[in-house]
Amino acid sequence: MNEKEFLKNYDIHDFDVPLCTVDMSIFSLIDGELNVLLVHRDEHPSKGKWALPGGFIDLKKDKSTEAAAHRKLKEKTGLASGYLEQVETIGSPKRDPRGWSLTVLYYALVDISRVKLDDSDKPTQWWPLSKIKKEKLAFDHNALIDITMTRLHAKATYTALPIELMPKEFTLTELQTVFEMILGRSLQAKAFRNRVLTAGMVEETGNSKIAGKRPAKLFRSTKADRDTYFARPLQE
Amino acid sequence: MNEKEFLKNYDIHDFDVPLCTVDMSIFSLIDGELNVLLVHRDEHPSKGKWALPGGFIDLKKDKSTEAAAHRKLKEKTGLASGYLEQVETIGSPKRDPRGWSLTVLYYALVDISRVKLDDSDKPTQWWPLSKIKKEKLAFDHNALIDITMTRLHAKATYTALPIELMPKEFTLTELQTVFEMILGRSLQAKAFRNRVLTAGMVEETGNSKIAGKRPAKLFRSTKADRDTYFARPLQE
DNA sequence: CAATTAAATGTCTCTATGACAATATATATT
DNA sequence: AATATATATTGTCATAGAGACATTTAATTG
Repeated sequence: MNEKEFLKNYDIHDFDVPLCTVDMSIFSLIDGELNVLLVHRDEHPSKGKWALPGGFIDLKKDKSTEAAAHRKLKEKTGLASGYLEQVETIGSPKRDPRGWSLTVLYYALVDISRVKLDDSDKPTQWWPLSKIKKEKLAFDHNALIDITMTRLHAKATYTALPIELMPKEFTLTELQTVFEMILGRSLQAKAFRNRVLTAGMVEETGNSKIAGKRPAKLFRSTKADRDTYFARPLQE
Repeated sequence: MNEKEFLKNYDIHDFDVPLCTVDMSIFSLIDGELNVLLVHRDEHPSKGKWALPGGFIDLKKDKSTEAAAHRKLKEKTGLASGYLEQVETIGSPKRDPRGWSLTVLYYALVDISRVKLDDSDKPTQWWPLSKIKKEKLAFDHNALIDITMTRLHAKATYTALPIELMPKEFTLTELQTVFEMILGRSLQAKAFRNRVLTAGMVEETGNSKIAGKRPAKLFRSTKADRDTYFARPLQE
């Protein structure tokens, strides 16, 4: 039997295969807090619970796993671009009542001012992390968010990735606050500014922002941040 | 319809699902060179080509994706433990002629002296990386190995992970050589030794090895290496 | 016993981070 | 208008780990 004949006889439906999905933690910054986009499930299983956006790979549309993730990001937020990264694939027989299931977990960081929520399909809502912690989400999605947070935390110690959450113009104090939020501890202003500036990850826009007292200079991302690493990670 | 009824009617065979596999790059150190374990394919597709060990998830046996990887490692090398890490999940409609397929890629680092190859199933062989580069492997497995090498390279700049490749006792010069091989460049002996020693990743065994000239002290892993990070990554 | 060679260490420079003090620039208050 | 106040921003110093390179140590070989 040659390969052509083999393929003709091959039918995946003859085998026991796992359920296979793509799920995504989409992070944004709203009122100084990290938010994650959740979708309300109006069908079984986990009906009535909130879940991460995601679902099955579309074998016709999706050209890759990442493309599937980009499609879902686009569907929910309207964003065709944006930072997207694969975190991990989690699979087990218990995480979905339908049977052995596996999900490829991604996360995205978006600038909330560019998002246009599409609520037409299913109710979609931004949830602050603090509120999520008290909520029992669908499937193992609480755990998935925890895994993503661990990754984001790690990344914030050696890259400037959190810049992706910022609007076009932002002050360094604002950026520092976001890092502090993700890291769960306070940072030294001088060290933080040196770090970000000498690495060339941000540049002044020339504008400034008067938030009350002394005006703060506004910066923009240089877009070097996605793949530029700090010379050294944060200590501790 | 309640969830119980829903699940009763649910049949995954009703849907178009991707092929789902686990593949693994198993690295070892043989005659001072990095080797990867390959399996000869005696069935379609990619019949006659060499491939990474891997295959379908066993929905009955495997309790998780990682358990599936551990099972395959055990089957091929006899090793029940050992360093194992998920790299990435790669999926696309083109990588397998049978259709949309997705593989969860793992890699393992093993001490060759502990391995007992099981050749009974399919012909299994260690291939030096240099030889693999000239060979057209099954599916996209050349690319999978490249992806793994990139990860291993990165890890070697900020962790002592390559220690997992070493035998029980080894000299620091030998260890340095392994790092140099993975990184593709030479390192400063003094800096390398300071790094590894101050981080507490290795400890003297008290023995020494006479390889010709001045005897070299032998060290063992303190097993802190798996999750201990160097204070700073290597420069450049 | 000198030459040789690999192992191991000494010493110096450099640089990014951390700690903390000091200064700058706006508004609010008197 | 001068002062208080709060946030933004910078100055200065200590520390530690990495890189560079020279030097010493301990074995074998002739």
